[in-house]
Amino acid sequence: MPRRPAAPAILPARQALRIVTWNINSVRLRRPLLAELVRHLDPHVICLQETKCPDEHFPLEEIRAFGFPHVAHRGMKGYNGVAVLSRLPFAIRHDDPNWCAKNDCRHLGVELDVPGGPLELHDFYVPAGGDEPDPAANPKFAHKLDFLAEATAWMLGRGPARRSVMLGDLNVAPLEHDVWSHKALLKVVSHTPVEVAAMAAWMAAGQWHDAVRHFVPAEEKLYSWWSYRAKDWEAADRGRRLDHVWCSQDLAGALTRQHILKPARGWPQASDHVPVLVELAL
DNA sequence: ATGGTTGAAAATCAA
Repeated sequence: MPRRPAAPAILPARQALRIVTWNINSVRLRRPLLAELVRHLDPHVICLQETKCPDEHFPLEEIRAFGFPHVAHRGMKGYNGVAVLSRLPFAIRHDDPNWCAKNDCRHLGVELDVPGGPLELHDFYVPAGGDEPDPAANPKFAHKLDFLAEATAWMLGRGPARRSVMLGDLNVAPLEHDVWSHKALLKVVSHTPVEVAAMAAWMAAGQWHDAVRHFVPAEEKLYSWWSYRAKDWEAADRGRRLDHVWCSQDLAGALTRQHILKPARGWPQASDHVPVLVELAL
């Protein structure tokens, strides 16, 4: 096995910071793929969603052994769950909102210790919203819209984001070419106009910048998720871009790279989402 | 075309 020396605890001056978001769909089942992710992308920080792991069962020591001594996790039995794995020290933010008063482990905020001062980092797992895009008929869709509205109001109240990164499985594909067929998905949860508008309002509330589309023209197809239900996900290529990385305007000039690790969808026992990397020269 | 697959859990439920 190839070996690489562990990254230093402090990010060296002028080394770009690599941050990954990944809906891992069970952190316990996919621990080996986490090591594979590290081998391919060598990130300093990994933000996970859908860990599906109560805190008392989180595989902490194994993950530390992958080279991530600093770990925060917020999990529950069966569903949801987020985690931040880091080579660099961070402080957990404890006063972020309890979204929709549900205590359902969909958000973890940290202050990352990087050169030039702390970087605020928010890891989100937005409700998927069920199948029927009607909040009156489908409580899950109502929850999704409520969640998006609360997050928007919170960010409006805080003012424009500064020195911040906002990422995660946001479960909305906002642009026409964030889905395989804009027309076919207009009434499919994740791409309905009401969700797209809600996401646009959220982005505008913090004056966030799309750090991935920064590098990829809006006219180009770009996905981070492919359904398990396709016979051949790669041949059909009916994907959606549900996973996002946003940065505050003051960091837009620091963006140096994005990478969506599409081959991860073909790994054995893959998640239906693939890791998304953004690199910032802070 | 309303299917199809996966994970955690043990009823199915959520995605």
